[in-house]
Amino acid sequence: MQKLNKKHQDILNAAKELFWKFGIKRVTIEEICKTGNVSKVTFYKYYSNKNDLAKFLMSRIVEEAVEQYDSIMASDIPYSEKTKELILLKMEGMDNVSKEFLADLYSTNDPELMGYMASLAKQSLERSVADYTEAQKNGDIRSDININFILYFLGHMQKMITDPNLIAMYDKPADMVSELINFFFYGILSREK
Amino acid sequence: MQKLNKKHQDILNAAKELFWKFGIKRVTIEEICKTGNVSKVTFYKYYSNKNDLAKFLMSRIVEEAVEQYDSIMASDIPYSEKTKELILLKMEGMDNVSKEFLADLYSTNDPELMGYMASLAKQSLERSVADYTEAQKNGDIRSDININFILYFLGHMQKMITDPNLIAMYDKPADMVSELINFFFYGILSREK
DNA sequence: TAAAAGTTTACTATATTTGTAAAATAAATC
DNA sequence: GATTTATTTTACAAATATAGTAAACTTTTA
Repeated sequence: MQKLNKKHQDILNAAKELFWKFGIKRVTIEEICKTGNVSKVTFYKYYSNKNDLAKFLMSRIVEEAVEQYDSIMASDIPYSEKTKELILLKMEGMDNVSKEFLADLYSTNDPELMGYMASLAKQSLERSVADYTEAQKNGDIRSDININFILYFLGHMQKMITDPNLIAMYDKPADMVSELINFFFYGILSREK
Repeated sequence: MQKLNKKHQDILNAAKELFWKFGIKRVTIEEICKTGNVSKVTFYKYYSNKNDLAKFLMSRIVEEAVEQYDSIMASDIPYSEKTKELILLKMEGMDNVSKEFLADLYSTNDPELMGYMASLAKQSLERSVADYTEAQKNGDIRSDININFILYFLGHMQKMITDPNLIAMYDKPADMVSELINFFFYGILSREK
């Protein structure tokens, strides 16, 4: 994926952070600029308005996620490792596009974009369900748990992992990640009881 | 706690829903009115502006949570049941005041309110930490889990439990709640392996 | 150091939001 | 069923916020 100009990337990062939380319409261009430490004039060098930016951001997210997914699947690591990597991918990728963001994006009524999004979402969901159903069949995952719940929960882990409040509880971010993964696999109960 | 006029309560519910998600400044009075099916004129019958409403909402939330907490603690049920009840309380109560809401509320710089909030938050946190540390000492909870992580995670369960997307995955909401609680205690792994 | 990229300030034009008034409906009460 | 009382609708003026552009200034980079 093409690397962007630094300031351009700053805008994109700021927009993502804000759009994810609040959707598009509740965020102003000036707010994006302030958050990204970019002047308004620079903003207008790259985009002619907010929706422009939103659409470009969306296409980037999707591109990125697909690239990563393919790279994990193509790699030659054992299945269990692949699962772990995919979990981490889900934590960072496009499963986490916020509801508000999508709602606002859809309300722009760009039919091309909407079709594109719908097909991608469907594809990715089906693939994940298949993966976890397989793991359940193999006895790796409790048989009494709803696969859709797992997918849903993974969506939430992203929010946690990027939350400064949670990060602050640990010496190293890695400790936090391993706590989350352990929790995901084992819950909170002691095993020897 | 005093029961409010129906329309008044509608305003409050709508405001809570929106403030929780977006904070105060990103929500308009008209939006609150639409969400609550209340006319703007009625709104101004009860509040003179948005901050007024926000402050009143906050005081209500706190009052409510304290009442419930006290009632659970005073009840004569076994400890394990109490824990479960407290978990459910946490899912609904003031631990879930959104970050955005608090940030906006604090930015109104009402010193009286701020002091009140700070002391309550501290009190409630200390109490919870004590409860879970106790459970850990008794061997009910894995000794290698960070208590603060548990508190943090409980905060997130509320968002899930009120999310229509998650609710839609189950026949009855109760199924969803029990799935969440099971997950909280056991994680996703099969126990017999 | 000259060109390119970015910022600051300032401003106009829109768009949004607030808050109120008056007339029209609906609900509750007597 | 007439009459308060509560609520909504419509409409609007005033205030506030946001968008977008221009020009002068500063920083970065080649």
